[in-house]
Order: sequence, then C-alpha cells, then structure tokens
Amino acid sequence: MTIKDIAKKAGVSTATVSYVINGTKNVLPEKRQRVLDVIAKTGYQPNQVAKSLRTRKTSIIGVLVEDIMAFPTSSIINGISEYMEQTEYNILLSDLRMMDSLYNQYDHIVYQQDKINKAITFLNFGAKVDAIIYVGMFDRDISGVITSMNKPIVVAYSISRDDYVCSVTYENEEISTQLTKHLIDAGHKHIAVITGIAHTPPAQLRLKGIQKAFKDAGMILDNALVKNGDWERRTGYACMQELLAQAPLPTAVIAMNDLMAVGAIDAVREAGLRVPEDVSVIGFDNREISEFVYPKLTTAEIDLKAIGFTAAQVAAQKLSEVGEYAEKRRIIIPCNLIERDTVARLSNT
Amino acid sequence: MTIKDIAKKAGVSTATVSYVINGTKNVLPEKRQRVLDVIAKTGYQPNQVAKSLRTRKTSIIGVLVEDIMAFPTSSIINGISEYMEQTEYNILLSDLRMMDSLYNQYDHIVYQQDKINKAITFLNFGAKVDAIIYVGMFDRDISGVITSMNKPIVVAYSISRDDYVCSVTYENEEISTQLTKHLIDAGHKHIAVITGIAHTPPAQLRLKGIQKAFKDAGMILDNALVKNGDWERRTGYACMQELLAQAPLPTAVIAMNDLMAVGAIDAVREAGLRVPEDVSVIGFDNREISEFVYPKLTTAEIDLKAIGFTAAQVAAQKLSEVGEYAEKRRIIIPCNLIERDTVARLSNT
DNA sequence: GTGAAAGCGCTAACAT
DNA sequence: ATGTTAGCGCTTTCAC
Repeated sequence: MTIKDIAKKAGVSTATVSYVINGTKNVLPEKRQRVLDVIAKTGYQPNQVAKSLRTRKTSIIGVLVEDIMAFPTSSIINGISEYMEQTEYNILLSDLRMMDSLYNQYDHIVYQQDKINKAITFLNFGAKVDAIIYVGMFDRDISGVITSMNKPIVVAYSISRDDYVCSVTYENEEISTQLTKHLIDAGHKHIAVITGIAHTPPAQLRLKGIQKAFKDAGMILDNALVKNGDWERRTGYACMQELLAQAPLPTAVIAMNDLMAVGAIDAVREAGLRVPEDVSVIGFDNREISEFVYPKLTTAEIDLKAIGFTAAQVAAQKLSEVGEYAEKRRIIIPCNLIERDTVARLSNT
Repeated sequence: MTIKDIAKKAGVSTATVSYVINGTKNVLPEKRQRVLDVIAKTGYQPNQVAKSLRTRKTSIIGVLVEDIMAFPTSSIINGISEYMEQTEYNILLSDLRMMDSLYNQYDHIVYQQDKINKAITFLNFGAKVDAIIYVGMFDRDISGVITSMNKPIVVAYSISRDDYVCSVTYENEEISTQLTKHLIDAGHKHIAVITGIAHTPPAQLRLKGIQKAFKDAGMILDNALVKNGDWERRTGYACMQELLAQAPLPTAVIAMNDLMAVGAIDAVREAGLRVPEDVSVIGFDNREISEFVYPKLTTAEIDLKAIGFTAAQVAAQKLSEVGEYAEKRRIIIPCNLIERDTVARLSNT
C-alpha cells in the first residue's frame, strides 16, 4: 500500500494525495474528501522512511541515555515521551550502559568517550535523527564530552558549557536553603549535614544553600556537624554513627540524598533512638525508597519528568526555531520540598 | 557525504563501495583497501534511511511499552538493549503511558485498545520497524490485544495465546513451591499466605505452587491462613493485621509480592512483634525496596533483564529464521530465591 | 570483478 | 488546483 495506490483509488495524482496528507497545498474539497476516504478505508500509513529520505527530516529524536537503570533515567524518558506524544516525534533509544564501569566514579566519564562518540555519530549521520537528547545519570559537568553537531543537542540532568548544547538541570541551592529553613522553622538549632562526595557540583551547591539558610537565620553551621559521605547508604550510616558519638547531639540531620538519609535512619534506630522524636532527618531526590521507608522520609523532589519534558520541548523548539526555549542555553527546573514524617517540631524552642 | 563521494574519492563505482561495506561481493583487495581507507579518513556513515528504503529492512525494533514507569519496564528494556548492542539493531521506543488509566485495574486493558492499535500500525507501516517487542506492565493474558502482523512480534512479561505472537514470561509455580519449601525446611508449620488479586494468573499460579509444597511435605494449607490482598502495600498491612488477630498465630507469611510483604512487616512491627524472630516474611519480585527495607526481605527475583534479553533474541531469531527460539511460541524464564533477613529458622521443631 | 542504471516511496519544483 | 517528474542515497540486477 503506497501513495500510488491511494492516488489510483482516488482518481488523483500522487502529488494531490501528498498535498492532502501534509496540507501543503489547497485541494478542492471534493477531491480532498475522496482522498481522505480512501486513506481511511485502506488504513494507509505513509512510509516514513521514504518521506525521511526525501525531506531529510526523520521526525525522530535520538535519546542517548548513560544508563537506563540509573535512578533518574526512566522518569526523564517518561517526560520526554509525554512531550513526544503531543507532537509527531518518535524516540530512538540508545543506552550507553555506563553503570558498571562508572559506578561510584562520578567524574571518570572520560573513559567512555569512544563509545559516546560512536553512538552520537551513528545517531547523527547513520540514523539521521533530527535532534539528540543526552540523559546523564549523575548531576555533573560533561563539557567537552559531546562533540560538536549540526543538530540540536540538549543534555538532561547534567550540564555542559559547550556552546552548541543546551542543558536542562534542576535547582540545588535554593531548595537546600528551603530544606534547612524547614528545619530551623521547626525549632532545630543543632543541625548536622551528611554531604555527598564533597567535590561534586551538587554537593557543593547544596552545601552553599544550606549555609545560606544558616546565615539568614543568624546561625552558624558547626563544622564538626558536617560529615562527608559518598552518596551511598552505607556512608549515611557511618556518618550518622560519628554524629551520634559526639556532643552535642544534633536534633536534625540533612543528608544530601535519600540513600544516605536511610542509612542515617538505620544508625539512629540502632542507637536506640527514634526518628523523628530524637533526631529529625531530611533527604534529597524523593526516590521510591523515601516513601517506603519507615517513617516516610521528608525530602526534596527533583522533578525528573519535567526535566525530560522540557528537554524534549527545547529540542523541538530548536528545530522549529520558535518558542521560549529556542535560544536558551541553560534551563533550571526548581525542586519541591516533600513533607513527610521524619521532621519533628521542637517544642522547647 | 554520500556513497557517491566515497566512490569518487576512491576512484571506483558506488556499487563497489556498497560491495565492500556490506561484503556482498568479492572486491579486489587493493580496491577494497582503497575504499576502506577513504571511509576511515572521511568518517563516512552510510545513510540508514536510504538503505532502509532500498532494502525494506530498517534494522530497528519497535519497543512498545505499556508504561516506562512500571516497575519491570526499565529492566526489561535494559535486557533488550544489551542484546541489541551485540547486534546491529536499534530501538524505537514507544510508551503507551497506561499507568494512570490502568492503575489497579489489572485486567481492563481493553479500554486502551485504540491507542495500542494506532501505535502498532504506526510502528509497522509508518516507521517500518523489523519487529515489535511489546512490554507488559503486569503479568497477565493479553490475547487478542495485539492485531495480527506480518512481522515478528514478541510480548515480554505478559502472555498471549495468539498464534502470531511469542511470549517471554517468568516462572511462577515452581518458584512459589521453592519459597514455601524454604519456609518448611526452616521448621515453619503455620504458614500464612497473602495473595494478590485472586483471579489473576500470577496469584493463581503462585497459590498452586505454594499448595504443592504443602502437599509434598504432607502438610495442608489452612484456608483461614490465606488472605486476599490486591498487590498493594496497604492490603499487605491489612491482611497481616487479620492474621495477627487469629489463633494460632502463623510463624511465617508468604506475601505474593514485595509491596504487600512490606505492608505485612509494618503490621508485625506495629503489633510489637519482630521480623523474623516472631514472624518470618517472604515477598516476591525482588524490587528495589526489598533490599532497603529493614530487615532486608527474602524474596523471589524475577530476572527481568533476562526476559528482555531473551525477547530481543527471539525477535532477532524470528527475523533470521535461525536459532533455538526461532520457532518457539512461549518461553519461560525461571526465578531465583533471594535469601535475605526475614526468614528465621525455628529451633523447636 | 566491476560499473551503469533502475527503483524503493515519497515530496516539491515546475508546468499546465 | 492539479499533474508530471526528478531526485533523496542506497542496493542490486544485469551486462560486460
């Protein structure tokens, strides 16, 4: 079933069929209807590959993910796909499967450069995708990782300073201030912090945000109360143990992610204390676990779906060259405080 | 950069270039090398869309997922994508986004029929994918849901009895027997069961497997000890409360999934009892939560990655018409018992 | 062993 | 307003 068949059945030329399908030219209503009827009756679907060859546009977006098993990836794809549903784009999914080799080496992405180059070259020149969305697995700087391209490329969940890419990330600093303020407002004075790997951007930004809240409240963050973790549950546990061994005991602890927060809760429980009655805990990420854990974790939600949706929107707008994001180089999605059950209000303030 | 440019630079015809790229005909070693050199130097990538139009094969597999946010989906895609990496296939991802409308209506898939038809028709006739992998979000029977096709179609994580599709699912019955036997071997005599929605295939199969273990051990499953849940955490909690209110108290409970198992643990804890000392608990699915919960949940792992990998393999073999799966209609991946910390060995046996 | 050329299904310039 | 037709980049038949 090709456009030729439709043309014959409708008694018109292939050009006319093409015109009615694409709305590219005016066609007499009567002919138009005849074509439409034949299409409906036959269930004809234009061959996209022929169309792509001719128009040099495939209507497909290459989605290159660092690892589909990484926690942010599926939600981001979900957002991309929701946007795609409203448009005519499709997703060609390519998975770099970086998890094994990158595990806990948050800045050694360079070792994968070859694989990335190959994937991008294929998407670009082989598959001829119209644009590429690169989905990072950590919030980090990947400048230089993506080679220059003649097509829109947007990176989601990581940032790149290369001038040919647009980054869609989330906001770290303000939300950290807000998290801290939430604790301060609840009457907490001795607030500890369990950081992620200290030199990484999110750890630095979040710390900055936390410090701002202290400053705003005329308080000062005691260095003895900040412990360096590595984003993993185990170090949340270890840091909390250290904290528990010191005086004065913090009444609240901000872990820079949910995993470490859960580890911290484990340590509190093991010490015979209770969350939140004895120690309040706040996490970050709003991972699935944060709602499953007991008590349910108060945390910051990263709106991953919005990151994906926006990234897709940006790609589409760069393609059409219209829209609020068409010229943007950097978009930052705000986070939300999710209040659950791990923060206690201190009565004796 | 097209095949013409390469031909010109190498001083041969486009046919020859095509022959060396695809290995379709013998080419004089000297010419062959010349072509290869030019390709390497220019970084030429054949235009897949032109190739597809000509050969009527796109080398892309349409992966149609019911919902990428559903718990099995990303792991299954991970498996598919791992297989794809070894071959020359690519993934066109299409998300039906069924979660909202299907939530907890485990057998109302029919309402989505229109969307499914559209997606399949597009993949088939529009995008011209070589094969389709349909990834279900629940383990259920979707016979009739997928329209007849002239291309290989394999469904992963659901089963279809339609003779033009191949299903790749996991094993429910034997593993349930094994889970139960694990408890019996540990000395448990009063074993309760919290089922999923009773009329669903996995609930029935798992119950059958559980009963077999009882029979094998010369024991009998007390009907008063089987409570019907609905797969959600909340009913695991409710069922456990009922169980806790009866005599004799079960020493162990098998929940038909991890979510309900976690709910059951909540109820046990709330009743002032301990897991596993007072009540042992076993789940099913090996979801992320099962390792995060305290104590870590003993459960059955569904090898989702293997399901995806196998589904991709099946699709590829149907395409090439060779391989062990080329003629198969049904493939069942075994599950594994994951021993963690929620089963106690009873000393007084 | 190699090349000329037809043709995959579509779009769009051009002619009418 | 509509039809004719060239051509997108590739593969492959057919002739040499």
